[in-house]
Amino acid sequence: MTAIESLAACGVKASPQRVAVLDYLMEHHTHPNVDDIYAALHPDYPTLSRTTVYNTLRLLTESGVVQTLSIDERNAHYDADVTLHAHFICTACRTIIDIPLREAALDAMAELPREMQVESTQLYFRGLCPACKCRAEHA
Amino acid sequence: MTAIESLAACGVKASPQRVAVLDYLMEHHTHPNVDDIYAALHPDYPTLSRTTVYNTLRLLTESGVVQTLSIDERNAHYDADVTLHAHFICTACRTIIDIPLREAALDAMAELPREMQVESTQLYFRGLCPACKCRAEHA
DNA sequence: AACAAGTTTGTAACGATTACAATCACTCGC
DNA sequence: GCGAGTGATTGTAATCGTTACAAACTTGTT
Ligand SMILES: [Mn+2]
Ligand SMILES: [Mn+2]
Ligand SMILES: [Zn+2]
Ligand SMILES: [Zn+2]
Repeated sequence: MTAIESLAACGVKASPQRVAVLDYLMEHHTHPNVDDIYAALHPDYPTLSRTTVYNTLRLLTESGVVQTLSIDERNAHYDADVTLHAHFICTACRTIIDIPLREAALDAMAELPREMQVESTQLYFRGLCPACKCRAEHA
Repeated sequence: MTAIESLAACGVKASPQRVAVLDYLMEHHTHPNVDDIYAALHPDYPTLSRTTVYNTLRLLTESGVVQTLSIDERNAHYDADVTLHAHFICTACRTIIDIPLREAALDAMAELPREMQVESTQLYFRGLCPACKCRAEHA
């Protein structure tokens, strides 16, 4: 599924900027923040504005093509993978890592009252990544 | 367990302000934000500063007496219940509700690489609470 | 009383995000 | 092709939660 197809599939009008942002997210699984995306695209789109990156990411999130992660209290991070998976953030180097989930377990785990309508689920882990853990142990 | 005891138990020196903040959190399970806490305590502690509320909550979080929730992208919310449970936020009225978890299921659910050291886990749900869901259906 | 260490306070700075108004790009009827 | 209309983009200014900082205050000690 290409970026243009994804946009069409959920009724978002394509524009060079929107395609560029979504393309970037689909090709980089690094959970970038707005500045990462802006810095990466700016060389190729010299007139691109940070505001457009913000607006586009909001639009894509509302359309369900992208998810916004609130795992990092400093700023939002974005992910074009909207299938169920968890995230781990390293409190030392701030890297965000995907954690696969055993799908069935989620229902077994949470006792959600039937009358509430869940629209999204996010599972976050915080701690030290292997590299930073190792570095900490040698200090 | 009283607020003063909790502070002592994890080596945080007590002060009237710290006790007041922790007391408030232990008595109100509403997941308040900084302004909620400040507004609630200010009548009784007229010299209390917002900065002190911020500082205290950071200290309490670092000491493990309190957890900081990043479920609401607008601002941090705080919870004196640090036992494992999930949170649901209503995207309409912003209420945060506790969701009990079946403890054992967490390990079964996430495939965490053994080399990473998890320090905290947060499971967030977003959607419409019963009241707002009902209101939405009648509109 | 003088001092040291730690805490609180008020204000200023910071930084991420949003609001807004002007400009731009594209489509459609002429 | 041409101009109006619609929506997208841009740059700047404003907002707002949070943090930095330095001065004033507390508390305990000599
Ligand atoms: Mn991911
Ligand atoms: Mn809670
Ligand atoms: Zn790391
Ligand atoms: Zn609600």
